Amino acid sequence: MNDKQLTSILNARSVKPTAMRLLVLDMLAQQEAASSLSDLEEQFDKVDKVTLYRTLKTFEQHKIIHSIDDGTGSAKYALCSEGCECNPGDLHVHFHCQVCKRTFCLTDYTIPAVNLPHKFVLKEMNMVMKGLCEDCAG
Amino acid sequence: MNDKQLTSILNARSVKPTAMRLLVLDMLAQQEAASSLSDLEEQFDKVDKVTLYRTLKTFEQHKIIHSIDDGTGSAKYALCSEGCECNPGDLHVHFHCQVCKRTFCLTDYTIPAVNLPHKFVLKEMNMVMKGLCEDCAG
DNA sequence: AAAAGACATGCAACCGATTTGCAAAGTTTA
DNA sequence: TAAACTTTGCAAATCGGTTGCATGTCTTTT
Repeated sequence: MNDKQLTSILNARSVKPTAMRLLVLDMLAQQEAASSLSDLEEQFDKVDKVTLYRTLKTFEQHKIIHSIDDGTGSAKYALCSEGCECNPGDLHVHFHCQVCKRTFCLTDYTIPAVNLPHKFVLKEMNMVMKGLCEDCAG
Repeated sequence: MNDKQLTSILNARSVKPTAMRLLVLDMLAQQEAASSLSDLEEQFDKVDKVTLYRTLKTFEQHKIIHSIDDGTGSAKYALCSEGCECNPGDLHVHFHCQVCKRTFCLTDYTIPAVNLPHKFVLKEMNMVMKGLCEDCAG
């Protein structure tokens, strides 16, 4: 993705396109799997972890990325699809490979509806499947 | 539950019924919602956190309890149903209330099946719903 | 019963991920 | 340009989870 495209993603979400942010957004856009804070930190090797952290928080608040709790103890981040509002209906399943440790967004696999007990109100949902990804299943 | 019942649960899973373990198991059995390590620590007020931690680990390994990752950053624990083997088929949905912060096992709500992409192998699953529980929805 | 072994408990300290405080640098606005 | 605000960088705290190691307890063996 070129700078113009990246900038317009940020603008669309009212986030000022600073150099740092464009860099991080670009990096995220290149990833096949969701990235943790430390994944990103390693890839850049010159950026401050806290700045990275705050950049991700800003992105998350503005629904540029969503965070994924895959149960490994470190949050992963991945780009939201265009116009995503992170509502239960927008949510997809995530898959964590126990071998290569990568976590994928299965964007084509929406979380199936579950009836809740009477009176419970659903706001958010998280569904993570774990096992072997296609590369590791062989 | 009386001591005899508690002891037999432990024996059934080959865990030596020490005083500590009976105490913790009893406490867990009394809970309506899943408990974190610190929840339990507060309830007892005289036990060492590490001992509690190791007790829970032992219980978990022997499938007396299961741990729940509700996304809050602290693991919750709840009793397994009798004979539970913690296989994907045994799994139920969990619900975390964003108001009262309690996490419940919805044991009657099994996790719906999701087709995975070709070649992916499923080993484990986690599904957490978040929102308002019946008490907080009002 | 004494000694040996095995497991359980308690305390201190560490670890990794995340978060906060605060000062410095960069931008925007009056 | 100066004041006001935002972003960035570094240090350090917090928090949940975990390990090492000494001590205590219980069981088994001699």
